[in-house]
Amino acid sequence: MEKLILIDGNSIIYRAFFAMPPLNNSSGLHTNAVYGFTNMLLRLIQDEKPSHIMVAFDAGKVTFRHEGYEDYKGGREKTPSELTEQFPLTRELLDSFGICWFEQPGYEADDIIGTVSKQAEEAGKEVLVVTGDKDMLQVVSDKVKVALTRKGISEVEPYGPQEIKERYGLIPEQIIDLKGLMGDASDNIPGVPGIGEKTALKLLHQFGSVEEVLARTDELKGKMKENLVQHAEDARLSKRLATIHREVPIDRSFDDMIFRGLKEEKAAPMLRKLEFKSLLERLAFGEGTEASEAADGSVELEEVDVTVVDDTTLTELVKQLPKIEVMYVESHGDNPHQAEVMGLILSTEEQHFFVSNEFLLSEAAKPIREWLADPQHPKAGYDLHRADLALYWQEISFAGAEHDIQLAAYLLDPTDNNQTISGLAAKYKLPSVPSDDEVYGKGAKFKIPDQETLSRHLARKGLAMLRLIPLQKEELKKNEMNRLFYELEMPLSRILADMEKQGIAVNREALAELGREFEAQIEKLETRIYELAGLEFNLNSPKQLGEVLFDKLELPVVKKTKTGYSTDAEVLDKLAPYHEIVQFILEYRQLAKLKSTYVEGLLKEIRPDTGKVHTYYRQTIAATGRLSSQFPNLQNIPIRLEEGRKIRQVFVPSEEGWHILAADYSQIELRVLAHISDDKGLQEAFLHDMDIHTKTAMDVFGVTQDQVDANMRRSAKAVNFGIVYGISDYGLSQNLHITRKEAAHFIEQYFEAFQGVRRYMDEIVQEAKRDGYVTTLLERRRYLPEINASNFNLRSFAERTAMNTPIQGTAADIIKLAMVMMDEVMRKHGLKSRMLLQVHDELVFEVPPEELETMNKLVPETMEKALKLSVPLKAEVSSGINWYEAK
DNA sequence: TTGCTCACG
DNA sequence: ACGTACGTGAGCAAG
Repeated sequence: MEKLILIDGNSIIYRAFFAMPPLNNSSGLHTNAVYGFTNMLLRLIQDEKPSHIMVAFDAGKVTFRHEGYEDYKGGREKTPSELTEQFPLTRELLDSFGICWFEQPGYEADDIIGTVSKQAEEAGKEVLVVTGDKDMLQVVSDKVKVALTRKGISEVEPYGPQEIKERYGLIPEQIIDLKGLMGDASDNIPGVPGIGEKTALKLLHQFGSVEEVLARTDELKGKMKENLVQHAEDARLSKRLATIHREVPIDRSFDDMIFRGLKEEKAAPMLRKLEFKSLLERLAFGEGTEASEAADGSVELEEVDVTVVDDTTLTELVKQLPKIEVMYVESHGDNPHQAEVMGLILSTEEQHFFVSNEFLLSEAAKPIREWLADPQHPKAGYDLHRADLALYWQEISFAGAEHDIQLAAYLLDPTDNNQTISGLAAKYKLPSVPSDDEVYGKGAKFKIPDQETLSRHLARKGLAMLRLIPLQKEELKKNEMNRLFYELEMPLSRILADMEKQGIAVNREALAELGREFEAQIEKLETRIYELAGLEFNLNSPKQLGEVLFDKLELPVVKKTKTGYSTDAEVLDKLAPYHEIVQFILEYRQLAKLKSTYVEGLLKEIRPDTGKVHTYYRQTIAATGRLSSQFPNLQNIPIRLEEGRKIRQVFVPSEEGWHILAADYSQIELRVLAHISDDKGLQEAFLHDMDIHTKTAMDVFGVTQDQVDANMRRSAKAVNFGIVYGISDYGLSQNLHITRKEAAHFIEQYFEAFQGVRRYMDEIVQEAKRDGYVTTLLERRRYLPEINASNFNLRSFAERTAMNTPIQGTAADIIKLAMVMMDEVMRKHGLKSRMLLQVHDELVFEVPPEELETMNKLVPETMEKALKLSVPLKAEVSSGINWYEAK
């Protein structure tokens, strides 16, 4: 069937402008909105494959709507000139793409789209309308879908009649009634005072239309009735204003809207003028790329040769083994401890060798396994950490990792969200590598392909890796990251794998018993809650819980989420005085979390063969340089509340009579801040090893140590947290439940007392604006492209990130250094103790009794000398028969 | 798959 | 136009 895409040009460009960071070409032309628009357009073309496209624009300032209502769209901010200049550019771009656009004085883009969609529907075409304006939902029908933009313009959410029904409980035509009642501040449409979306929907569900509501106000009561009677005319007017006019005179035919694909000779010069290099690349209009891509996005791939290793070709490989430059183990499954190895590729400049897992495990492949296990054979490849683990569980050793492409890519840009070989190949403009999803299918569709397809895919990866390595080496050097990469992250990668293979023992019976205790309490709470509510419902459903609390029990609504009432702990705390049910719900939540996540979740992760849990530390996820932990996450085991803290009792030594030893850094982030800000007061406090929150309270409130009460210390502690996070008065006010003004006052007092910190915060933001990135003490780098955004939120977020990342990231650098040093020192002393876990500022070991004394000294000493700062680092150690007791 | 909630540093 | 403290992962409900 023919498919027509109708785009509200004004709406999309407007949104793109605010969603995208500023961008201009070398002649100073602002291009961010055009860029966002073009990106979306190309994505739509690729995904929807339309036969027809038209883009509608608003023309002129005054429309027929102003005739009935002069204030229509009154009170709007003037459009910034940076945006205005991008409208003609967009039209020019559409011309160069051969895409039809249209505007009609006196009408808005809405009306044009309404008219064309109606005509198209009548002509039997399928229509997709793309806009950011919810009003448009009124034109939805079986044939016409409306895609609303979300999160700026990066995503769209398609609405058909069904989706509108689900979201609002209305038919599309009723959208105008909704608007009539609630109005629209952005268009200065008044609506009825006191009626928002919630009430409007309730009324429409009862009466069906604005007219019907107004005719039957006698069935209503109270303030709402008064408002409806008094503002009846406003409601009628608002409904008229919101109604899309579907009979606009339009001098374009469907034939004008036919889309025939991009023509390089027309589109490319325009894209070059705008300097949209990435789009030119994507469309393969430029030259120099070895793979050619057609305008519809399909890619023609280069051929690769690959030698499948079997009994006859093995000798050929064995001869080449010393010359292998890159390797890659393909495995399937998220958890590398349970991943299924699909095959191995070993590449030289001349040749790619594919080794199936079956062959790798066979007797004949012994030389390959020996090569993998030999640390004297240095290896480069992609995600060697995962390879190590996947091979380990099928009893193949791995050693000698020297350059991990994934890890290098992470250091070069930790926030790059496509650190796959395929993504990196595209980023560096190498011959393209199809994505794994394309080759294997994703989700339920995943399938291991035939050997030829698999080996060819892996050979392409091999080729890309060969090319990537020298490029990365050069960039690492340029960024002064050689030490960080070769002396910290690469060695750490092997240490993490060792810790993960070791795992930590879990007392299954004790855990199950805890689960039974939680369950008994949960059952009691459930009974009590259902009694108080007067009905049984799914307590785990925020939606149902919201209905019980706010509709049935009519508790005051404190906060809303996108989809309904918020019922989070903060809200429940506020509701506690109103109804005793609330306290029980809070307790239920706490215990339900413990049972499902920490008892049942953990039980599932215990490996039957080892009786341990083997977490997987991901070294390439966190933007700040921290590790993350999965399957299970052992970095968020409860500690703050006693009930949850008990979970730690089940983490035990794996050998009889051994001890669990835990050591954590004291105030590492504030110590790092004292160092990098060079704030004398803060440094002084740590040199004397003072209680930092008390010291902060003294300076902020201008009192002596004796005068600091618990409340002052608590506030000071919150301020210290805030400082580390990149403080905002709003954030602090939320945390301390004080007004924004009071929070701002606190912050000002803090900065008066710690002027070095103020200077640091100012300078780091300036640095980020100048360089586009911030760094840690070890030159770990994080780019902040939104630091110069005109959008306040985006910019503010980037500014707070600029303040926080060097602090959090340097702390991460330090504990990573400590881990590498600990590993080395334990080897040197020939200790049997084992490092098991890292929890951001804490290291956990299991220690035989005869080494306890040694480790009690060695661990904190090593941690404290990991990096020399202008203030001492302090680590506190403790041990016990399980993790709980090591406190 | 997305959104909510909540566990940790 | 839009909503916030920084950084994560997991379980559950519901689309």
